[in-house]
Amino acid sequence: MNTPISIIVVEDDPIVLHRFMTMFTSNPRFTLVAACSNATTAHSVINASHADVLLTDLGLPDGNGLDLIRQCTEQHPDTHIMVISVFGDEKHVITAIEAGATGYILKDDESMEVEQAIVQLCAGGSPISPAVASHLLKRLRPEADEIKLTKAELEILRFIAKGYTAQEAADLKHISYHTVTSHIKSIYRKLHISTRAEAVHEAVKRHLL
Amino acid sequence: MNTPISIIVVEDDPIVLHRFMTMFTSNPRFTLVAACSNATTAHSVINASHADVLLTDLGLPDGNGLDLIRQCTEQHPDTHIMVISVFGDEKHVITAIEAGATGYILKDDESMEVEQAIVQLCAGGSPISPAVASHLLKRLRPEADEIKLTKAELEILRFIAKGYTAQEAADLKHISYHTVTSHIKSIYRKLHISTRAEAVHEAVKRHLL
DNA sequence: CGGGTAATCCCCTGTTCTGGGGATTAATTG
DNA sequence: CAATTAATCCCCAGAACAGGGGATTACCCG
Repeated sequence: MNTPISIIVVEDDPIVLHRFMTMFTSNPRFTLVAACSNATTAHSVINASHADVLLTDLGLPDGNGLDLIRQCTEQHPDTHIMVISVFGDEKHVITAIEAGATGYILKDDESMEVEQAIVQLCAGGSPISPAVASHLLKRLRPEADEIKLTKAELEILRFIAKGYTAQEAADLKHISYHTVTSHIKSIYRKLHISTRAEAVHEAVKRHLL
Repeated sequence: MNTPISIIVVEDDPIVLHRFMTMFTSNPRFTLVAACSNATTAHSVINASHADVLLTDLGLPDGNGLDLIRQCTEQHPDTHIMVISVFGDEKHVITAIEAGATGYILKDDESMEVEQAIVQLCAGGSPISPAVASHLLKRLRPEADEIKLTKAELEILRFIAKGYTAQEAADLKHISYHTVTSHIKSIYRKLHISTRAEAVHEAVKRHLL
């Protein structure tokens, strides 16, 4: 509450940039470390200085906002990164998050207040526009591709994933070696595959493990 | 905009429930289909009727809110499910999302407006409290585990995960069969494992794939 | 009650892995 | 520059796997 939150802003649109500058210079809770309007400048600013928050656009004229995020994540792991963009599509969103952003607000999202979002960001939260968050949820709960393995098959699959041989799994489950291989063959049939590694891969993808 | 959003509310706290009832009966944009104060009633309501939105608590006196979500997801796949809970921990959050919730607001989150969130929910968005969203991000971008596989090893690993044999991978990469098996042996050494299935399993766990 | 399916068991044959051993040639890095 | 590591190549033997066949028992659902 006492020490102000220091911020670096990167935004190519002069009008929006000006809005941010006003926002962060007129409010005593914030300190504006730098305001950049292109990627090149931003790269050197991030290189030379440190801030609590990097607030950045994704579409820069002379480079990619993602690279800024990657650079910042690497050089200043403790800086919170907030994306403010017009892009709400899955590709942009996922890439930005994977690059290290922990906040993502759409420019046309009326429901989010930037100042408040930044405070939440510094408190460890992740302010995300609803339209953006839906992409993340999709990733977490990808459609159950409704191929069902039986209980026995799943158990065998778990043994396989742990590296047990068919014989070892058989011993552990006190069933015949032939039963185990038989289950494995069923798994192959159901998942349209033909190796153990592939089985584990598919099972993970389909959230069966 | 014209047709009101129909809602089923499940909430055991009478005061909060009353607040919701007022909220949805006094606003013409919403229609309150039902308001339940326990899981049992809610189960039969969901069974018998349909709504655009299920707004539910997680901590019910006579059952689990998660089961409500699961039931609703199954019986009414087109109903949007919003969780309003005091629980913001990872376990509750992830389970609820995986069960089918597409919105998750913390009860003490001042920054979210329930009415607005529900509208966004119906528009395909996912209103999520920042503190909750941070758990989701963690899932998507968990820390890179320190064991490093080389580029060549990773490539081979990807082939293995897809079910290719060493010979096939060798042909595709135009290198010797021996090189491929050699890389595989390195992978085994680094990950302390001994089968392909295990390699895929570990690689997924460590987010190398 | 009959059909479907899960779970269990068995055989056979050719292919592929696993896990030892070694070697050479770049790069990288202290 | 010396040491290390990556990336490439090679050999071998025994173990495990893939994929084909068939079989029995038991349970659930309509």
